[in-house]
Amino acid sequence: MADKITPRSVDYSQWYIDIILNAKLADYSPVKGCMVIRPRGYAIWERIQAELDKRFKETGHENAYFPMLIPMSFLKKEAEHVEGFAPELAVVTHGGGEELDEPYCIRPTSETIIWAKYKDWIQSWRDLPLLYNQWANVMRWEKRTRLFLRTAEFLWQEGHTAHETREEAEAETMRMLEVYRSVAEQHLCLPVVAGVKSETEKFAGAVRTYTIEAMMQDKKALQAGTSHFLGQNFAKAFDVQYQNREGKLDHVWATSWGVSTRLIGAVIMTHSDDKGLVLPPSLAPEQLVIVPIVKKDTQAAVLAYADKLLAELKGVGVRAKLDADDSASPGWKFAEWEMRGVPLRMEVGARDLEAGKCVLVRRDTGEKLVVSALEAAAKARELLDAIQQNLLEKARSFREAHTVPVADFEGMKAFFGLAGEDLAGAEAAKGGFAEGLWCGSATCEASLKQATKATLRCMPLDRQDDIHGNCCLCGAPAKHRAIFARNY
RNA sequence: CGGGCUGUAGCGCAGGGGCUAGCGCGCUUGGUUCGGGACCAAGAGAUCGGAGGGUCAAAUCCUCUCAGCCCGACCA
Repeated sequence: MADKITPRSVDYSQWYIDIILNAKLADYSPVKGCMVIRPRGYAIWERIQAELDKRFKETGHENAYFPMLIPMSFLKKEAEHVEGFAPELAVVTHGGGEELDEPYCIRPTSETIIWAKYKDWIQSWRDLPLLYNQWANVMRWEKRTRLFLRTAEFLWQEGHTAHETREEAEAETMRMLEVYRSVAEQHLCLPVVAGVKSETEKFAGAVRTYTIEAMMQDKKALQAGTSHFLGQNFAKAFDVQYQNREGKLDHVWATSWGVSTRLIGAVIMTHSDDKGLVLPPSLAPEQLVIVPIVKKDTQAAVLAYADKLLAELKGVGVRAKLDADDSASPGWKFAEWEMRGVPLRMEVGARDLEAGKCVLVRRDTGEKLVVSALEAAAKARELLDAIQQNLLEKARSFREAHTVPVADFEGMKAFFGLAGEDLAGAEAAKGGFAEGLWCGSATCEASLKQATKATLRCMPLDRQDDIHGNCCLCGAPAKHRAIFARNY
């Protein structure tokens, strides 16, 4: 067995990289911090895109496209926004061999260039709501990058909507958060906690940021998507007013929301194992691969049998592939397709042919079962559904097992370990989601971060009914219930 | 952007002043195999990360630089 994948217990970061490179999802590029997404990785993105795009359309949104270059002056119009993004901007200073009068930045996000146009397009309440989304690349000059999780350039979608009222914009913010939550869970098998960000962690320029937070296998949190209520901040910065139903001028209310190729990183980290990638059937480029076990004298018959099964699988809508390459041994193929994350394997050999059967093997559990050829296609479909469900449940119970209430600062230090402390070895035992009451003070967040590197990930929406007690960090009366974790 | 480690064939490594740079895996061709990473034979493949400097002689010594990983500060 060629040990191409570093086991998680040895080096979690290296394991993650090994999976991506060996499963051929992505590769490094000649440009620092940028990545090449290879066909197997891009296919996953296309499936995520397709599902999200469908849901955006179902909720009344339209796709549009805005330019990648944004005049620097636009960024500066919203004070908090520019302050938040300035450190990570890439700036274009020359074009056509000449220095530009005004430099352009490569979009880190498109609020400013979009709102500059919304000013032209919105005059009356009849123009609202404006529900646009764009699929695009953005660039944020990151100091430290990681494939899929944090790259200088990444692919995402960004929704930008304008509304008549605060209530409508807030409802839109929540609606899209819910779209993200359900796509994450149903499609990506990522159980997520939906919640509100603290002032410290919110998007630069937003009034309020909502998030879906997932837990990776190393128990660190990953922000998997965000939905922002922008209030009238951008409308004011770009002077976007409309005449309301009473005939008076008013600034419009806004939202923005996005998910990125980071989701692919989340899927990899949540489900995969030491044998390689594990993918939800909904995302897998191939849902099932048939490995024929051929011997010289039976080769033709076995391949014909495999072909017939392949046709039946395709007939019931399974994305199936026959690996008839005769230069690799079956054992090699088993390992190879497991590394690539194919959810189901079908083995067919002379024995099966004779018995009218075949062998199905699950990627998630390793479970092997012999089924008759007649019911193979139906059984495969059933198993794919079961795998989809199992991945979500497994991830959810992992998260629940590592979500614990913590009552005070000492408890936090014990739970997370101390910043700077070498956690190798202890890594397995420490960390997770610490749930505690919080007074609302940024000072508390800062001191926790300094002591343990853990931050306030969010205040879960469904856990705010019982907040009687004291802040788990400073002991003052609590105002919220929050989740704290180390994060990516 | 600071601290550490690493760059030698596609991948993993050895060689640490000496003449022709090795090994394993992978790759190509032919043959035998095939129910958990098969075997035999013959091949191809490297300006030793890059630039400069010293030396009769550099993969090996010196300076600079680039890239990757890890650890910190900053972030979807």
